[in-house]
Amino acid sequence: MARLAGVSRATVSYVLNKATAVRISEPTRRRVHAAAKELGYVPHAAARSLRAGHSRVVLMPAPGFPAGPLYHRFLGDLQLALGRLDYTVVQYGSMGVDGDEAARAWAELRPVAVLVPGPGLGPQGVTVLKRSGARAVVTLGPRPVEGAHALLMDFEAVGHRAGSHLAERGRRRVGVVVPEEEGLAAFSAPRLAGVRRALHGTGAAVTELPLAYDEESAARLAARWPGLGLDAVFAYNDEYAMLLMRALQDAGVRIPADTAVIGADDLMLGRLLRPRLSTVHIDLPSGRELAELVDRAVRSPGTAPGTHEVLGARVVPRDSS
Amino acid sequence: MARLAGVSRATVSYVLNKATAVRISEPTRRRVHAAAKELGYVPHAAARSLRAGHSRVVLMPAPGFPAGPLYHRFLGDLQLALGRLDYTVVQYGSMGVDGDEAARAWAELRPVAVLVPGPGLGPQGVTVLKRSGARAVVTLGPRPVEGAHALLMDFEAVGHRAGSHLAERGRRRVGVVVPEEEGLAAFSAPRLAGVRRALHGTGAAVTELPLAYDEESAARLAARWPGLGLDAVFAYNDEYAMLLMRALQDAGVRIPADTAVIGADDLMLGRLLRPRLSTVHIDLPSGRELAELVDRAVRSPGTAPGTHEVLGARVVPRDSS
DNA sequence: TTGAAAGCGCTACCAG
DNA sequence: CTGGTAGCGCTTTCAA
Repeated sequence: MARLAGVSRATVSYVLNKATAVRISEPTRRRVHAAAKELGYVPHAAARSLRAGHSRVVLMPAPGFPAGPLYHRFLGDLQLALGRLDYTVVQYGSMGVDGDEAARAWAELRPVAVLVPGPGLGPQGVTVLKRSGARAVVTLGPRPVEGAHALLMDFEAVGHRAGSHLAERGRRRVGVVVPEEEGLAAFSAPRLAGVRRALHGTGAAVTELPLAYDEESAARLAARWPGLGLDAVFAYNDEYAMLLMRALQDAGVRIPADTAVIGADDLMLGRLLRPRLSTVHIDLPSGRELAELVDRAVRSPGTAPGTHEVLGARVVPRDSS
Repeated sequence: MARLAGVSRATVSYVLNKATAVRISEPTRRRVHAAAKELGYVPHAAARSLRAGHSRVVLMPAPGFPAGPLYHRFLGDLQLALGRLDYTVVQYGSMGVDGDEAARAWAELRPVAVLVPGPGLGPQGVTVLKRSGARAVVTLGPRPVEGAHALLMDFEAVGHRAGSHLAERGRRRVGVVVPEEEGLAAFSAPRLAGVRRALHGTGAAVTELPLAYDEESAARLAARWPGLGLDAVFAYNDEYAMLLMRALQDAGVRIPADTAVIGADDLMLGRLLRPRLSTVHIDLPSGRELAELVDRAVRSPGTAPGTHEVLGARVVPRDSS
């Protein structure tokens, strides 16, 4: 490349990186740019970061659980915000392998920061990543992990809000939907626990309701409904809530008269049902905030990792409860 | 690393890559493995692919348009399948930049293959990628691109199926929802065209209906409904269909008596509405198939890029039409 | 069976 | 102002 522009490789590097320390003559500059354009020259990221000793890659393993629209919007924001700070966000598909084992694969890319959604990463994995040069490891999940910054998504609070709401409405026999789908346990368990805590000491009873995300499973559950004797149900999220609510209505259960239903996530679609679905609205941290946290952590890696409570949860009462 | 195991770097390389060409004594082997574990040694992917001259990275730019659950399932499959073939799938967040410009950024990573969802990549971009060493460039979109393998997602056919279905049902004044959201035009335009083609010569009229994905916009459209005089509507996809159908029902329009509604994508949620939503089911290619296509293309890069028709579309009539 | 050394593409220092 | 050059971590050929 340099040869064809008639200059040395160093000069090329200077020109393309707009190095300020050295001044390159305008004609040379032009020749370099022209040659680059003509050859379709593109710098080699691997070589660059090898030389530099660090990269600007922020690695985000793709979540191993079925993620909803909420998560995808958040992800988009985050990518945009990190992009503005000149990081390159890379989503790495490492499905099927568990965290600490996967961490090794992630470390091969020598990312400057790693954002791990969900549980699954242990202290071991954090160590591997840090040793490989990651200047920030951030977990987004229900529990903090030794050595990593934690964005604590307190799903227990989501359940707690839902439980309190139902109790306030005078409901005493509360069902809690627990998805049967793989990988959702880490999210459903705290929600269930939250409901239990909210109802503890009120004399209300909590019943666990396993449910797969298909009509048949919902119909089966609805058929058992009279025997269950429940006057309320917290349905994990809006999608399960919509599924269950429909099945209940088809089985002749009146909502909210016989049974109150509340979901979570505040999806637009829940507003379209009749009755309109009550829900727990969840405020994820904004992509911008997370991006800034990452940036701070990268710039001053000495700082002790902090734990931030980042989930706002509030009930949006509508007509189904 | 090598020093601490008491052997040379070459030996380390042999052991960790299980090189078959040379035989390493068992004790040495063990020493290397032990040292690697103790130091938490992880090979440096950049250095490796720099030396090798190529990588096993399959790059997939994150789509610049709001992607639905359909796409995310497909993506998961694909990652799994490519992972099995020992490729590393990397999703690159390059939102906001247009294809040919972004291609340059993608090329910096020297991926062995690039899968580009949606339109936006032109022949220029393909050239850049190929010159940078990509052995396969595959587009997943409405039109083929010069020089790239194309998986042709024929959304025109989706519209055509919907249009034919409505015509068969005797509908003559058909509305077609066109989302106002950014980036969806490339998908909605062919669907609209498909409806037009299906209805051409039947004497039926087609009306374009811009709609944003929120309740207010839907309510405004529903309020104009009587004046529009439509007896059917194809609502771009199930989500817009659900939104519009609810607004129409609230405005007193009977479905399907006054107006038939059909969506697309066959989301489970559509089945939960009353009346149950008719839809056009779309068969995406399986992740496994795409993975194999990529693998073939990588292994024999001489082959002329092919164009494959990969979208099965069929009407699933339910109660809303 | 192991070690020494070259070189992948790039940047940063230092000499011209 | 520009060019030569060392060296990032790794693999691979050649020699010992």
